[in-house]
Amino acid sequence: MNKNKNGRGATITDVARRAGVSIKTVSRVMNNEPNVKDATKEKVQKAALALNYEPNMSARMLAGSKSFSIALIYENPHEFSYLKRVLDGVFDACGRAGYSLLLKPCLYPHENFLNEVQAFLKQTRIDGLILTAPLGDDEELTALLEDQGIPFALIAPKQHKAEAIVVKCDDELATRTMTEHIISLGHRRIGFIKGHPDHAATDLRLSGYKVALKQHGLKYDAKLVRQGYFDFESGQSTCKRMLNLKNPPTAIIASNDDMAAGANYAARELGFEVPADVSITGFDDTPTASQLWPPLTTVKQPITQMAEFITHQLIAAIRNEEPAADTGTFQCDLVLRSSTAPPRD
Amino acid sequence: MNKNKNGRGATITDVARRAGVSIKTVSRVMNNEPNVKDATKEKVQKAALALNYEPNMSARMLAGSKSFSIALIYENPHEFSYLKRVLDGVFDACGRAGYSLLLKPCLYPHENFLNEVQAFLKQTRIDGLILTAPLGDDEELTALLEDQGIPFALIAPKQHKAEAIVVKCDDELATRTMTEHIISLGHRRIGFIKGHPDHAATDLRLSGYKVALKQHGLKYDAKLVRQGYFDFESGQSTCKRMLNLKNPPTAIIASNDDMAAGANYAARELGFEVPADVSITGFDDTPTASQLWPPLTTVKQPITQMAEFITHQLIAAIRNEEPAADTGTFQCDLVLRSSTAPPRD
DNA sequence: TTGTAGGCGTTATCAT
DNA sequence: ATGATAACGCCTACAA
Repeated sequence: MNKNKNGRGATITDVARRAGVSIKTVSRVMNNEPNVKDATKEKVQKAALALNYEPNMSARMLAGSKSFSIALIYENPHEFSYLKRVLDGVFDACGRAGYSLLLKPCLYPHENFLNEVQAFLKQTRIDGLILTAPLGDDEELTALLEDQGIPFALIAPKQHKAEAIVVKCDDELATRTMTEHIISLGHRRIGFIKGHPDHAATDLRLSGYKVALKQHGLKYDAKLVRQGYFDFESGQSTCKRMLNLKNPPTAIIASNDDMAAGANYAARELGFEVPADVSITGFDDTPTASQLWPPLTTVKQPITQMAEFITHQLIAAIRNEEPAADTGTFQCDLVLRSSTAPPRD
Repeated sequence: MNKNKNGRGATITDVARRAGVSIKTVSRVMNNEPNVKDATKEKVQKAALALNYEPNMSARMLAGSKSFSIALIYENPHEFSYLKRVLDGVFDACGRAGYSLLLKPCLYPHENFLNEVQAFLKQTRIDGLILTAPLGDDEELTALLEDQGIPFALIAPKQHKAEAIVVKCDDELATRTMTEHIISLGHRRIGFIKGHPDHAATDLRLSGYKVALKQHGLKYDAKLVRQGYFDFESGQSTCKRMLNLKNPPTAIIASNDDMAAGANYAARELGFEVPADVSITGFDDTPTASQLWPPLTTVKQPITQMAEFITHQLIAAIRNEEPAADTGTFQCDLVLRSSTAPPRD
């Protein structure tokens, strides 16, 4: 093995000695700085490779006050499948860029939220931050970050400054398309379960539903639109109330899969058959959506891709590279399965 | 604000100056070292608080070569609900001890696995590692860690050295209890879907099933025992094959909830009613288990507690504290829901 | 019980 | 284009 004096890995000094240059030159090469002769660069790289040299993060951080790590802050959810797909994308982008990822689950809203984040920032001294919905809309938080000069990126915020790093998908279009699909099957009384009021997606999806109704000459009926919270239980209870109406809907569009699963469960409890008596649709295409009986018609967001994209953007910003001119808006796809069918009559 | 020369947080020097002592004394106080007069200690603490001082991790790490962070390595699964509960426990314990957590998802098995881990260790220089099943049984990996002197902890390994830090639950007892419950309902032909062969739980759960059969005078029938892989699809396919037998089982015990969900789906596809025609049980009590129709009878492991426990043990080991004498074996509970009932005949 | 000196492995500054 | 040297903030060893 290539052990040396300190018993651990090789240091910049070892590489410098081996390459016959000064440590500063090694540093330059490692950081891709300009003004190094190609020949010198090669010598250094060869030496580094031979010694299996890997820069010491702590030293780097101490001297340069960069940490080469970012964090993802999220509201710790009951259902993790959305976040899992976010993580897949973020890890991927981080790995490629040589960044580490720290996770920071939070209770939100919570009186101590801001303090916790502040302590976290101080402890870890990360270079940047990704805020998942609805944290990206917390103005105290974003103000704090701006104040401290910490770059951050937002996943699906309600609103944001023009220069913010943001990714979202076209929730309105996706829900409009879904609603149109349901209408095209022949449904006329279509229920809608809204998402959590704090999330940007909630209004957008509702709007897509409304637009589709309007375009097809169907009138909006407030009794068929209920407030949910993106969880199973709210899907279950709101669906129950709608199906107990004198004139129940023949289809219910839920703003995500968890609520759709709850709606499906409620329908069963009330003796409704899905989709024969009532069609049900979700949003997200979680694993559960395809494993439920009947499997759910839903909308698939390219969540992993979106997460990868925004992570890439954030790291570029941290490095002061100019951001790719790409737009941060992604399109969704309808996934047609067996929870939808024409109405019985 | 309390900014000082470097524009960032206060340093140990600032605190020392303010408290009228040397930096070493501050260091002692911050690290809870002995031999500090109580009065001095108080002075220092007061100064630190006033300055909102937080030790700089990088400097600490560089000088002391501890990182105050641990990592959790896991095989990136399709279904994340088990891991989510692990994370909840690990984060909790880390937070309390002032440790950060890094996550390292892996492809496993994979030719490049060991190299990736090695690179990760070098990059992050974490103080310890938690290995989820089945990574804890990779002898190359554990050898590597021992060689580098990195403490590690194992969640549900097949086997381990006596001094290893380990947590597991009584899989055999839980499955035996579940099987006995099924027998007590009157079932005599009971199918079993095994888990992934690499996981320790797989053999233990099978063994629990066998023991229960034997104790109740039922003979083991190899046609009723199928190999699964802890995922939905394998539950679905194995269940299909069993229900297509001339003499199908009236109950099927799956080694986890994902496979039980697959079995439930397969039963429906073949026109079997659950639980009227066939009872189905799972293991883990994932969110899906209670949201499926019918909701699944299953086994609840105290996963979060277990994770918290082992994290605590690991951190104690890192600090060279003597480990709590607690045993690392936890008990599980049966959760009775509607996917089980007496057989029709 | 407390303090001083030296070093951890980088990056930054300023020469050359 | 390259190098010497001083930070960075803390800990360890040793002294007092």
